[in-house]
Amino acid sequence: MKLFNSIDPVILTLIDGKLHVLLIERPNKENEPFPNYLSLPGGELLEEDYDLEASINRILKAKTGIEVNYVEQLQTFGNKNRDPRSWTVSISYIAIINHEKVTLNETNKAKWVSVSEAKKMHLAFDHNEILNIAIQRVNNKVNYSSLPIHFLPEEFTFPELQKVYEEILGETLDKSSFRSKITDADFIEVIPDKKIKIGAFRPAQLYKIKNQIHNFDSNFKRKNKM
Amino acid sequence: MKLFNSIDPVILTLIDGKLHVLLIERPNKENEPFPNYLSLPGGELLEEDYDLEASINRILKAKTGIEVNYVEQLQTFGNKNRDPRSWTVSISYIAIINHEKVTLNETNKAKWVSVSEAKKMHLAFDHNEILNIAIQRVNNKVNYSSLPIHFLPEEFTFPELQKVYEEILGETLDKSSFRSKITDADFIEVIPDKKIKIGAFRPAQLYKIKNQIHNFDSNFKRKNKM
DNA sequence: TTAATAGTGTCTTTCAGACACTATTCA
DNA sequence: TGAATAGTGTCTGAAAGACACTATTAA
Repeated sequence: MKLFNSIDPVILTLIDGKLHVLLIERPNKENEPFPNYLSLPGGELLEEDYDLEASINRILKAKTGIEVNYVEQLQTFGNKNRDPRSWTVSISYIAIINHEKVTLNETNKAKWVSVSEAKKMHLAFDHNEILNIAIQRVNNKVNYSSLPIHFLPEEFTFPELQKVYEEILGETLDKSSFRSKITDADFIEVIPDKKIKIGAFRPAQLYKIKNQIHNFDSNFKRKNKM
Repeated sequence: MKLFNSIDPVILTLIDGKLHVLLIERPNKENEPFPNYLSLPGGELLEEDYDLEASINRILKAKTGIEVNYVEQLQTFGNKNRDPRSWTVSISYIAIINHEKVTLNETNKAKWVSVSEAKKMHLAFDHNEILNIAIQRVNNKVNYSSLPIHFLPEEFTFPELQKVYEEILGETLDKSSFRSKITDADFIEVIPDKKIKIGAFRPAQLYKIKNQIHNFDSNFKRKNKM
Protein backbone atom coordinates (compact mmCIF):
# COMPACT_ATOMS: atom_id res chain seq x y z
CA MET A 1 0.00 0.00 0.00
CA LYS A 2 1.34 3.38 -1.02
CA LEU A 3 0.50 6.31 1.16
CA PHE A 4 1.37 9.84 2.21
CA ASN A 5 3.75 10.31 5.11
CA SER A 6 3.44 13.49 7.07
CA ILE A 7 6.14 14.89 9.28
CA ASP A 8 4.78 16.46 12.44
CA PRO A 9 7.22 18.34 14.64
CA VAL A 10 6.37 19.21 18.21
CA ILE A 11 8.20 22.53 18.43
CA LEU A 12 8.81 23.50 22.03
CA THR A 13 10.08 26.62 23.74
CA LEU A 14 10.16 28.10 27.21
CA ILE A 15 8.21 31.34 27.67
CA ASP A 16 8.24 32.89 31.16
CA GLY A 17 9.47 29.60 32.52
CA LYS A 18 6.64 27.57 31.06
CA LEU A 19 6.73 25.04 28.22
CA HIS A 20 4.96 26.23 25.07
CA VAL A 21 4.25 24.41 21.84
CA LEU A 22 3.89 25.91 18.35
CA LEU A 23 0.44 25.28 16.88
CA ILE A 24 -1.23 26.45 13.69
CA GLU A 25 -4.87 26.92 12.82
CA ARG A 26 -6.19 24.60 10.15
CA PRO A 27 -7.91 26.11 7.11
CA ASN A 28 -11.65 26.21 6.73
CA LYS A 29 -11.86 24.67 3.27
CA GLU A 30 -13.88 21.96 1.69
CA ASN A 31 -12.32 18.48 1.87
CA GLU A 32 -9.94 19.63 4.58
CA PRO A 33 -10.66 17.76 7.81
CA PHE A 34 -10.68 19.51 11.18
CA PRO A 35 -11.47 23.03 9.90
CA ASN A 36 -10.29 25.77 12.28
CA TYR A 37 -8.83 23.26 14.73
CA LEU A 38 -5.37 23.86 16.07
CA SER A 39 -2.78 21.35 14.96
CA LEU A 40 0.93 20.67 14.94
CA PRO A 41 2.64 22.42 12.01
CA GLY A 42 3.22 19.42 9.76
CA GLY A 43 4.73 18.94 6.35
CA GLU A 44 5.19 16.32 3.69
CA LEU A 45 8.08 14.33 2.33
CA LEU A 46 9.33 15.63 -0.99
CA GLU A 47 11.04 13.69 -3.75
CA GLU A 48 13.98 16.10 -3.62
CA ASP A 49 14.72 15.60 0.09
CA TYR A 50 17.86 13.56 0.51
CA ASP A 51 16.58 11.85 3.66
CA LEU A 52 14.22 12.29 6.61
CA GLU A 53 16.68 14.57 8.33
CA ALA A 54 16.60 16.87 5.32
CA SER A 55 12.81 16.76 5.33
CA ILE A 56 12.44 17.72 8.96
CA ASN A 57 15.04 20.47 8.67
CA ARG A 58 13.30 21.90 5.62
CA ILE A 59 9.95 21.86 7.40
CA LEU A 60 11.33 23.40 10.59
CA LYS A 61 13.01 26.14 8.62
CA ALA A 62 9.75 26.88 6.82
CA LYS A 63 7.78 27.03 10.05
CA THR A 64 10.19 28.94 12.25
CA GLY A 65 12.48 30.73 9.86
CA ILE A 66 15.60 29.76 11.79
CA GLU A 67 17.75 26.83 12.69
CA VAL A 68 16.46 25.09 15.78
CA ASN A 69 18.56 24.35 18.83
CA TYR A 70 17.77 20.66 19.04
CA VAL A 71 15.89 18.07 16.98
CA GLU A 72 15.15 14.45 17.75
CA GLN A 73 12.85 11.91 16.19
CA LEU A 74 9.97 11.11 18.52
CA GLN A 75 7.83 8.30 17.20
CA THR A 76 5.95 7.21 14.12
CA PHE A 77 2.19 6.97 14.30
CA GLY A 78 -0.12 5.44 11.78
CA ASN A 79 -3.63 4.09 11.54
CA LYS A 80 -6.82 3.93 9.58
CA ASN A 81 -8.60 6.63 11.53
CA ARG A 82 -6.21 9.41 12.37
CA ASP A 83 -7.04 11.13 9.12
CA PRO A 84 -10.67 10.59 8.08
CA ARG A 85 -9.59 10.46 4.44
CA SER A 86 -7.31 7.43 4.52
CA TRP A 87 -4.61 5.39 6.26
CA THR A 88 -1.81 7.81 7.03
CA VAL A 89 1.58 7.68 8.65
CA SER A 90 2.98 10.53 10.71
CA ILE A 91 6.66 10.68 11.58
CA SER A 92 6.85 12.96 14.58
CA TYR A 93 9.78 14.95 15.91
CA ILE A 94 10.63 17.03 18.94
CA ALA A 95 12.32 20.35 18.24
CA ILE A 96 13.53 22.84 20.83
CA ILE A 97 13.85 26.47 19.94
CA ASN A 98 14.47 29.94 21.32
CA HIS A 99 11.21 31.71 20.75
CA GLU A 100 12.90 35.13 20.79
CA LYS A 101 14.62 34.26 17.55
CA VAL A 102 11.38 33.37 15.76
CA THR A 103 8.97 35.60 13.95
CA LEU A 104 5.80 33.62 13.55
CA ASN A 105 4.28 33.15 10.17
CA GLU A 106 1.06 35.16 10.19
CA THR A 107 -0.43 33.57 7.10
CA ASN A 108 -0.88 30.15 8.66
CA LYS A 109 -1.86 31.63 12.02
CA ALA A 110 0.94 30.04 13.96
CA LYS A 111 1.09 30.72 17.68
CA TRP A 112 2.72 29.60 20.89
CA VAL A 113 0.32 27.83 23.21
CA SER A 114 1.28 26.77 26.72
CA VAL A 115 1.50 23.02 26.93
CA SER A 116 -0.92 22.83 29.83
CA GLU A 117 -3.53 24.68 27.77
CA ALA A 118 -2.81 22.73 24.61
CA LYS A 119 -3.40 19.48 26.48
CA LYS A 120 -6.89 20.61 27.39
CA MET A 121 -7.79 21.51 23.81
CA HIS A 122 -9.04 19.11 21.18
CA LEU A 123 -6.31 19.27 18.56
CA ALA A 124 -6.67 18.07 14.98
CA PHE A 125 -6.01 14.42 14.04
CA ASP A 126 -4.23 12.51 16.82
CA HIS A 127 -2.10 15.50 17.71
CA ASN A 128 -3.13 15.36 21.35
CA GLU A 129 -1.56 11.93 21.58
CA ILE A 130 1.61 13.07 19.82
CA LEU A 131 1.90 16.08 22.11
CA ASN A 132 1.40 13.97 25.21
CA ILE A 133 4.10 11.54 24.17
CA ALA A 134 6.46 14.39 23.31
CA ILE A 135 5.98 15.98 26.74
CA GLN A 136 6.49 12.65 28.45
CA ARG A 137 9.75 12.22 26.59
CA VAL A 138 10.95 15.71 27.48
CA ASN A 139 10.03 15.26 31.15
CA ASN A 140 11.89 11.99 31.17
CA LYS A 141 14.98 13.40 29.53
CA VAL A 142 15.19 16.33 31.90
CA ASN A 143 15.60 13.75 34.62
CA TYR A 144 18.73 12.18 33.25
CA SER A 145 20.13 14.30 30.42
CA SER A 146 21.45 17.70 29.44
CA LEU A 147 18.48 18.34 27.15
CA PRO A 148 17.36 21.48 29.06
CA ILE A 149 20.37 23.52 27.90
CA HIS A 150 18.74 23.69 24.49
CA PHE A 151 15.93 25.83 25.87
CA LEU A 152 18.49 28.49 26.77
CA PRO A 153 20.23 31.03 24.56
CA GLU A 154 23.81 30.30 23.54
CA GLU A 155 25.19 32.06 26.60
CA PHE A 156 23.61 31.39 29.95
CA THR A 157 24.38 31.34 33.67
CA PHE A 158 24.27 28.49 36.17
CA PRO A 159 21.22 29.88 38.00
CA GLU A 160 19.40 30.14 34.66
CA LEU A 161 20.21 26.55 33.81
CA GLN A 162 19.08 25.39 37.21
CA LYS A 163 15.80 27.27 36.83
CA VAL A 164 15.07 25.46 33.56
CA TYR A 165 15.64 22.10 35.20
CA GLU A 166 13.46 23.09 38.12
CA GLU A 167 10.67 24.42 35.96
CA ILE A 168 10.38 21.25 33.90
CA LEU A 169 10.97 18.89 36.82
CA GLY A 170 8.45 20.79 38.90
CA GLU A 171 10.62 20.82 42.01
CA THR A 172 13.52 22.81 43.42
CA LEU A 173 17.05 21.48 43.46
CA ASP A 174 19.93 22.20 45.80
CA LYS A 175 22.30 24.58 44.01
CA SER A 176 25.43 23.05 45.46
CA SER A 177 24.78 19.50 44.33
CA PHE A 178 23.30 20.77 41.07
CA ARG A 179 26.54 22.57 40.30
CA SER A 180 28.76 19.64 41.07
CA LYS A 181 26.60 17.24 39.09
CA ILE A 182 26.58 19.49 36.05
CA THR A 183 30.24 20.36 36.34
CA ASP A 184 31.24 16.69 36.60
CA ALA A 185 29.14 15.91 33.54
CA ASP A 186 31.31 18.29 31.56
CA PHE A 187 28.84 19.41 28.92
CA ILE A 188 29.10 23.15 29.52
CA GLU A 189 32.14 25.40 29.71
CA VAL A 190 32.99 28.83 31.09
CA ILE A 191 33.13 31.75 28.70
CA PRO A 192 36.30 33.37 30.00
CA ASP A 193 36.16 36.95 31.27
CA LYS A 194 32.47 37.19 30.64
CA LYS A 195 30.00 37.89 33.38
CA ILE A 196 26.46 39.04 33.18
CA LYS A 197 24.49 40.99 35.70
CA ILE A 198 20.84 40.37 36.33
CA GLY A 199 19.32 43.06 38.47
CA ALA A 200 21.55 44.91 40.86
CA PHE A 201 23.30 41.96 42.43
CA ARG A 202 26.35 39.85 42.13
CA PRO A 203 26.82 39.09 38.44
CA ALA A 204 26.88 35.46 37.35
CA GLN A 205 29.44 33.66 35.23
CA LEU A 206 28.36 32.94 31.66
CA TYR A 207 28.62 29.44 30.23
CA LYS A 208 28.11 27.88 26.80
CA ILE A 209 27.46 24.37 25.52
CA LYS A 210 30.51 22.15 25.22
CA ASN A 211 28.94 18.82 24.25
CA GLN A 212 25.59 18.54 22.54
CA ILE A 213 24.02 15.95 24.79
CA HIS A 214 24.98 14.18 27.96
CA ASN A 215 23.19 11.41 29.80
CA PHE A 216 23.71 11.24 33.53
CA ASP A 217 24.22 7.97 35.35
CA SER A 218 21.51 8.81 37.81
CA ASN A 219 18.31 10.81 37.84
CA PHE A 220 17.72 14.24 39.30
CA LYS A 221 14.42 13.09 40.72
CA ARG A 222 14.61 9.96 42.77
CA LYS A 223 11.32 8.36 41.93
CA ASN A 224 11.38 5.20 43.99
CA LYS A 225 11.16 6.95 47.31
CA MET A 226 7.66 6.44 48.60
CA MET B 1 4.69 12.18 -2.45
CA LYS B 2 3.11 8.78 -1.95
CA LEU B 3 5.38 5.90 -1.13
CA PHE B 4 5.70 2.41 0.29
CA ASN B 5 6.45 2.07 3.97
CA SER B 6 8.20 -1.06 5.07
CA ILE B 7 8.23 -2.34 8.61
CA ASP B 8 11.55 -3.86 9.60
CA PRO B 9 11.73 -5.61 12.92
CA VAL B 10 15.06 -6.39 14.55
CA ILE B 11 14.10 -9.67 16.21
CA LEU B 12 16.53 -10.53 18.99
CA THR B 13 17.07 -13.57 21.14
CA LEU B 14 19.73 -14.95 23.45
CA ILE B 15 21.35 -18.21 22.32
CA ASP B 16 24.04 -19.65 24.58
CA GLY B 17 24.29 -16.30 26.29
CA LYS B 18 24.92 -14.36 23.12
CA LEU B 19 22.64 -11.92 21.33
CA HIS B 20 21.34 -13.23 18.01
CA VAL B 21 19.25 -11.53 15.35
CA LEU B 22 16.80 -13.12 12.93
CA LEU B 23 17.82 -12.62 9.30
CA ILE B 24 16.41 -13.90 6.03
CA GLU B 25 18.04 -14.45 2.68
CA ARG B 26 16.77 -12.24 -0.10
CA PRO B 27 15.51 -13.87 -3.30
CA ASN B 28 17.60 -14.05 -6.43
CA LYS B 29 15.04 -12.60 -8.82
CA GLU B 30 15.09 -9.98 -11.47
CA ASN B 31 14.20 -6.48 -10.28
CA GLU B 32 14.81 -7.51 -6.69
CA PRO B 33 17.73 -5.55 -5.25
CA PHE B 34 20.37 -7.19 -3.08
CA PRO B 35 19.91 -10.78 -4.40
CA ASN B 36 21.05 -13.45 -1.91
CA TYR B 37 21.99 -10.83 0.67
CA LEU B 38 20.85 -11.33 4.24
CA SER B 39 18.32 -8.80 5.48
CA LEU B 40 15.97 -8.06 8.32
CA PRO B 41 12.65 -9.85 7.86
CA GLY B 42 10.50 -6.92 6.79
CA GLY B 43 6.90 -6.50 5.80
CA GLU B 44 4.51 -3.96 4.39
CA LEU B 45 1.61 -1.96 5.71
CA LEU B 46 -1.74 -3.35 4.62
CA GLU B 47 -4.99 -1.47 4.16
CA GLU B 48 -6.71 -3.82 6.59
CA ASP B 49 -4.30 -3.19 9.48
CA TYR B 50 -5.97 -1.10 12.13
CA ASP B 51 -2.75 0.67 13.06
CA LEU B 52 1.04 0.31 13.11
CA GLU B 53 0.86 -1.89 16.18
CA ALA B 54 -1.41 -4.28 14.29
CA SER B 55 0.99 -4.24 11.35
CA ILE B 56 4.06 -5.08 13.39
CA ASN B 57 2.21 -7.79 15.30
CA ARG B 58 0.97 -9.36 12.08
CA ILE B 59 4.46 -9.31 10.60
CA LEU B 60 6.09 -10.73 13.73
CA LYS B 61 3.53 -13.49 13.88
CA ALA B 62 4.19 -14.35 10.24
CA LYS B 63 7.95 -14.44 10.76
CA THR B 64 8.15 -16.23 14.09
CA GLY B 65 4.86 -18.06 14.41
CA ILE B 66 4.37 -16.95 18.00
CA GLU B 67 3.69 -13.96 20.15
CA VAL B 68 6.87 -12.16 21.04
CA ASN B 69 7.88 -11.26 24.59
CA TYR B 70 8.51 -7.60 23.97
CA VAL B 71 8.09 -5.11 21.12
CA GLU B 72 9.11 -1.49 20.91
CA GLN B 73 9.33 0.96 18.06
CA LEU B 74 12.94 1.76 17.28
CA GLN B 75 13.25 4.52 14.69
CA THR B 76 12.01 5.48 11.26
CA PHE B 77 14.52 5.66 8.45
CA GLY B 78 14.02 7.10 5.03
CA ASN B 79 16.02 8.37 2.12
CA LYS B 80 16.48 8.41 -1.60
CA ASN B 81 19.16 5.75 -1.68
CA ARG B 82 18.36 3.04 0.80
CA ASP B 83 16.39 1.18 -1.84
CA PRO B 84 17.87 1.64 -5.31
CA ARG B 85 14.35 1.68 -6.80
CA SER B 86 12.95 4.75 -5.07
CA TRP B 87 12.55 6.89 -1.95
CA THR B 88 11.41 4.53 0.80
CA VAL B 89 10.54 4.77 4.44
CA SER B 90 11.27 2.01 6.91
CA ILE B 91 9.63 1.94 10.32
CA SER B 92 11.87 -0.25 12.44
CA TYR B 93 11.07 -2.15 15.61
CA ILE B 94 12.92 -4.11 18.24
CA ALA B 95 11.35 -7.43 19.22
CA ILE B 96 12.61 -9.81 21.88
CA ILE B 97 11.74 -13.45 21.67
CA ASN B 98 12.45 -16.86 23.17
CA HIS B 99 14.10 -18.71 20.34
CA GLU B 100 13.09 -22.09 21.77
CA LYS B 101 9.48 -21.28 21.03
CA VAL B 102 10.14 -20.52 17.37
CA THR B 103 10.26 -22.84 14.41
CA LEU B 104 11.93 -20.91 11.66
CA ASN B 105 10.26 -20.57 8.32
CA GLU B 106 12.34 -22.65 5.91
CA THR B 107 10.88 -21.18 2.75
CA ASN B 108 12.34 -17.74 3.25
CA LYS B 109 15.59 -19.15 4.65
CA ALA B 110 15.31 -17.45 8.00
CA LYS B 111 18.09 -18.02 10.48
CA TRP B 112 19.55 -16.77 13.74
CA VAL B 113 22.85 -14.99 13.28
CA SER B 114 24.94 -13.82 16.21
CA VAL B 115 24.94 -10.05 16.39
CA SER B 116 28.72 -9.83 16.33
CA GLU B 117 28.79 -11.78 13.05
CA ALA B 118 25.86 -9.92 11.56
CA LYS B 119 27.64 -6.63 12.17
CA LYS B 120 30.57 -7.80 10.08
CA MET B 121 28.36 -8.81 7.14
CA HIS B 122 27.08 -6.50 4.47
CA LEU B 123 23.34 -6.68 4.94
CA ALA B 124 20.75 -5.59 2.36
CA PHE B 125 19.58 -1.95 2.16
CA ASP B 126 20.59 0.08 5.24
CA HIS B 127 19.96 -2.85 7.53
CA ASN B 128 23.44 -2.64 9.03
CA GLU B 129 22.60 0.82 10.28
CA ILE B 130 19.25 -0.30 11.66
CA LEU B 131 20.87 -3.25 13.42
CA ASN B 132 23.57 -1.05 14.93
CA ILE B 133 21.04 1.40 16.28
CA ALA B 134 18.92 -1.43 17.66
CA ILE B 135 21.89 -2.92 19.48
CA GLN B 136 22.88 0.47 20.86
CA ARG B 137 19.35 0.91 22.20
CA VAL B 138 19.34 -2.53 23.81
CA ASN B 139 22.76 -1.98 25.37
CA ASN B 140 21.59 1.33 26.72
CA LYS B 141 18.38 -0.06 28.13
CA VAL B 142 20.12 -2.90 29.89
CA ASN B 143 21.94 -0.22 31.83
CA TYR B 144 18.88 1.35 33.35
CA SER B 145 15.82 -0.82 32.71
CA SER B 146 14.27 -4.21 33.24
CA LEU B 147 14.36 -4.99 29.52
CA PRO B 148 16.58 -8.09 29.96
CA ILE B 149 13.80 -10.08 31.65
CA HIS B 150 12.18 -10.41 28.25
CA PHE B 151 15.02 -12.59 27.03
CA LEU B 152 14.14 -15.16 29.68
CA PRO B 153 11.32 -17.70 29.75
CA GLU B 154 8.27 -16.92 31.86
CA GLU B 155 9.81 -18.54 34.92
CA PHE B 156 13.39 -17.80 35.79
CA THR B 157 15.80 -17.61 38.70
CA PHE B 158 17.80 -14.71 40.08
CA PRO B 159 21.14 -16.13 38.90
CA GLU B 160 19.71 -16.54 35.40
CA LEU B 161 18.50 -12.95 35.35
CA GLN B 162 21.87 -11.73 36.56
CA LYS B 163 23.62 -13.69 33.82
CA VAL B 164 21.53 -12.00 31.14
CA TYR B 165 22.43 -8.57 32.47
CA GLU B 166 26.09 -9.54 32.65
CA GLU B 167 26.15 -10.98 29.17
CA ILE B 168 24.70 -7.89 27.56
CA LEU B 169 26.61 -5.45 29.75
CA GLY B 170 29.82 -7.36 29.15
CA GLU B 171 30.88 -7.23 32.78
CA THR B 172 30.17 -9.09 35.97
CA LEU B 173 27.98 -7.68 38.71
CA ASP B 174 28.01 -8.25 42.43
CA LYS B 175 25.14 -10.59 43.26
CA SER B 176 24.31 -8.93 46.54
CA SER B 177 23.81 -5.44 45.18
CA PHE B 178 22.20 -6.87 42.05
CA ARG B 179 19.60 -8.61 44.18
CA SER B 180 18.78 -5.58 46.25
CA LYS B 181 18.56 -3.30 43.24
CA ILE B 182 16.22 -5.67 41.40
CA THR B 183 14.15 -6.42 44.50
CA ASP B 184 13.71 -2.73 45.28
CA ALA B 185 12.65 -2.09 41.70
CA ASP B 186 9.75 -4.46 42.25
CA PHE B 187 9.25 -5.73 38.70
CA ILE B 188 9.55 -9.44 39.43
CA GLU B 189 7.82 -11.59 42.01
CA VAL B 190 8.38 -14.94 43.67
CA ILE B 191 6.45 -17.93 42.41
CA PRO B 192 5.47 -19.41 45.76
CA ASP B 193 6.54 -22.96 46.60
CA LYS B 194 8.39 -23.34 43.33
CA LYS B 195 12.07 -24.00 43.21
CA ILE B 196 14.14 -25.26 40.36
CA LYS B 197 17.35 -27.19 40.50
CA ILE B 198 20.13 -26.68 38.03
CA GLY B 199 22.75 -29.36 38.34
CA ALA B 200 23.16 -31.03 41.68
CA PHE B 201 23.33 -27.98 43.87
CA ARG B 202 21.17 -25.76 45.96
CA PRO B 203 17.99 -25.13 43.96
CA ALA B 204 17.10 -21.55 43.15
CA GLN B 205 13.84 -19.74 43.71
CA LEU B 206 11.73 -19.17 40.60
CA TYR B 207 10.44 -15.71 39.76
CA LYS B 208 8.09 -14.27 37.16
CA ILE B 209 7.49 -10.82 35.71
CA LYS B 210 5.32 -8.52 37.81
CA ASN B 211 5.54 -5.28 35.83
CA GLN B 212 6.32 -5.14 32.15
CA ILE B 213 9.04 -2.53 32.23
CA HIS B 214 10.89 -0.65 34.91
CA ASN B 215 13.43 2.11 34.60
CA PHE B 216 15.99 2.40 37.33
CA ASP B 217 17.05 5.72 38.80
CA SER B 218 20.68 4.91 38.23
CA ASN B 219 22.74 2.86 35.84
CA PHE B 220 24.30 -0.54 36.40
CA LYS B 221 27.45 0.49 34.62
CA ARG B 222 29.04 3.53 36.11
CA LYS B 223 30.45 5.12 33.03
CA ASN B 224 31.87 8.34 34.39
CA LYS B 225 34.61 6.69 36.40
CA MET B 226 37.83 7.21 34.54
C1' DT C 1 25.62 48.88 55.81
C1' DT C 2 21.98 46.01 53.85
C1' DA C 3 19.55 43.47 50.43
C1' DA C 4 19.85 40.33 47.06
C1' DT C 5 21.84 36.91 44.40
C1' DA C 6 26.25 33.98 43.10
C1' DG C 7 29.03 30.59 44.47
C1' DT C 8 31.67 27.30 48.09
C1' DG C 9 32.54 24.15 52.07
C1' DT C 10 31.14 20.70 55.16
C1' DC C 11 28.32 17.42 57.41
C1' DT C 12 24.99 13.76 56.85
C1' DT C 13 22.50 10.31 54.53
C1' DT C 14 21.89 7.06 51.06
C1' DC C 15 23.14 3.62 48.01
C1' DA C 16 26.15 0.75 45.28
C1' DG C 17 30.27 -2.21 45.33
C1' DA C 18 33.38 -5.48 47.79
C1' DC C 19 33.51 -9.38 50.06
C1' DA C 20 32.88 -12.54 53.71
C1' DC C 21 29.53 -15.22 55.51
C1' DT C 22 25.54 -18.78 55.84
C1' DA C 23 22.21 -22.14 53.44
C1' DT C 24 20.93 -26.02 50.66
C1' DT C 25 21.55 -29.51 47.69
C1' DC C 26 24.07 -33.99 45.80
C1' DA C 27 27.64 -37.25 45.72
C1' DT D 1 32.01 -34.77 54.67
C1' DG D 2 33.22 -31.51 50.45
C1' DA D 3 31.93 -29.32 46.16
C1' DA D 4 29.08 -26.34 44.08
C1' DT D 5 25.75 -22.93 43.76
C1' DA D 6 21.96 -19.87 46.20
C1' DG D 7 21.28 -16.35 49.04
C1' DT D 8 22.41 -12.81 53.22
C1' DG D 9 24.95 -9.46 56.24
C1' DT D 10 28.22 -5.97 56.91
C1' DC D 11 31.68 -2.67 55.89
C1' DT D 12 33.28 1.02 52.97
C1' DG D 13 33.57 4.67 49.74
C1' DA D 14 31.33 7.78 46.52
C1' DA D 15 27.79 10.74 45.46
C1' DA D 16 23.60 13.45 46.58
C1' DG D 17 21.04 16.33 49.74
C1' DA D 18 20.86 19.75 53.56
C1' DC D 19 22.40 23.79 54.89
C1' DA D 20 25.51 27.15 56.59
C1' DC D 21 28.91 29.92 55.01
C1' DT D 22 31.53 33.45 51.99
C1' DA D 23 31.64 36.64 47.73
C1' DT D 24 30.14 40.38 44.87
C1' DT D 25 27.31 43.73 43.33
C1' DA D 26 24.05 48.25 43.82
C1' DA D 27 21.80 51.36 46.57
